[in-house]
Amino acid sequence: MWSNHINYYLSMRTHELVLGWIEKQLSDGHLVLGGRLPAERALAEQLEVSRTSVREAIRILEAMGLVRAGVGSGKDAGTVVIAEPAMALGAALRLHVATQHLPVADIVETRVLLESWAVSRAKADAPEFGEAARLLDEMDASSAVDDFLALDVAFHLALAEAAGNAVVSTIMGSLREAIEGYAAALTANLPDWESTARRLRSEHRAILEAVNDGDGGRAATLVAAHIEGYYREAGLGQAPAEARP
Amino acid sequence: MWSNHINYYLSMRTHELVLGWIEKQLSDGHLVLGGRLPAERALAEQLEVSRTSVREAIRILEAMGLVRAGVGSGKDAGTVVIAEPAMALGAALRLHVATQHLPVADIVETRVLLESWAVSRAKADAPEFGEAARLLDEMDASSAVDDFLALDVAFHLALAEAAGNAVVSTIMGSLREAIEGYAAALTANLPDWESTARRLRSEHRAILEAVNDGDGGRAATLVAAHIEGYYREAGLGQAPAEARP
DNA sequence: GGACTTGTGTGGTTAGACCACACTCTATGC
DNA sequence: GCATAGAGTGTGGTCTAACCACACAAGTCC
Repeated sequence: MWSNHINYYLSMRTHELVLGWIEKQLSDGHLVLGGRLPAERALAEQLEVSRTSVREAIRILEAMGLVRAGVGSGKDAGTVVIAEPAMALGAALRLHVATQHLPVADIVETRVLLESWAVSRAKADAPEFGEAARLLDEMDASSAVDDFLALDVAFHLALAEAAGNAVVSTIMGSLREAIEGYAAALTANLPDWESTARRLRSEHRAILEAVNDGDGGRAATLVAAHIEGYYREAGLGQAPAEARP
Repeated sequence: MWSNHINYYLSMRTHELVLGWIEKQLSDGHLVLGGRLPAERALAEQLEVSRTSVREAIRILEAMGLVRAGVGSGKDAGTVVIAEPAMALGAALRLHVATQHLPVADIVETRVLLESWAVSRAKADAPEFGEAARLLDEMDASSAVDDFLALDVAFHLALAEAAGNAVVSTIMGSLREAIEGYAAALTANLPDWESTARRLRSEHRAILEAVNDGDGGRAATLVAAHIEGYYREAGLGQAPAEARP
């Protein structure tokens, strides 16, 4: 059509141009959470680029957890703006772990740091702790391993969210997701799941108790020991120091 | 060609299939850092998909900081595996900040947490501190604002890396990048840059001194005050609590 | 021997076509 | 009158085939 009038001298690839346009729409508030992007064909025509380039830009936004593409028409159709950074960051971290650039031990350590900070900083009357208590009751009633683990994820996420810092809870969620595959595979190898589950339950209760006492420091210590103990038992986070660059 | 024999029932999009193949190559060690992916056309033929789908997968990997695509032939040509999660995560965070889903204040708070943890945990004889000291000497000699800020970035990155946790330093880098645009714009508005620079210099020296004394706790306190003070002066991180969801 | 031309392989971009899907409208039959 | 089957419409998903810009390598001319 116009074959590189614009982006040739800027040495900017076409899909980056599209990306820039969309980012501007977001910054300016013309695109808001839950809103829909123009249809791919319409956007391509409007920006005078090919649909391919528009699609590449959308793939990138999708990978970042900023939009979700849905086929068909009506409710879930079209490309809509969402806000799910945790899943996106988690996938990215997972891939970097696969390249052995990010040691699993460092991820576990970071998780301990963030989660213990969250409980030590949160106020005891934060609503998330009520939710956390409810989840513990549910865990007492569930015997299946999968159910237990799903509730465990929700419990720890609730703790992370109690501090009221969206960035910390987002990163927590993505760290967890990045190593979930490793942890789940090893859970099956635990010597005695029942006794482990019993220990985890009591440790969870102790953490919440410390929080309710207003003793953030104790809560942080308990959380750190809880997480480190679990991964140690599962055989994770033992990467030798010489494996690092 | 074969129009959805495979991924129809798996409800998996074609580019995700490509993504999965590449991730497996990474996990299995068939693709290593610095290695090159097969050419797009070759990969498309090998996986029996269109080049379009291969390209969408590569765009995603590029957005995650896992590969870099280069045209031409020879040295920098082809799609090579890299490991630059910081830039990629930074871009993602920046976009989420644009949607106002991640408050700038939370990013600053997280940065304070990670960086103060890093200096408190690092050993005083970590080589990164030597590099940090060298950077400070360079800062003393530089008067231009841009040079000063670039060295400042390098200094703080060196502090973050001193703890030896790749995940923490990566996240630190991306947090910094996500708000760099905001901070840079406000720097020009500082009442008196010269006096600010003088203060920053002395605070930097004090931090390194605490580290050298082996007093990680004091270093952490100083780092926290240093960062918070800077952003407060620049007018960032003041988001009111009611702005949060 | 040096400067030029050609060849080759890479990613970058485009146009146009078709598919699967989910909804909406409209005729059809009772 | 109303319920249902069918056509219509708009969405993203995929594919093909072609061309461009680039960077290097090898041959070619002077």
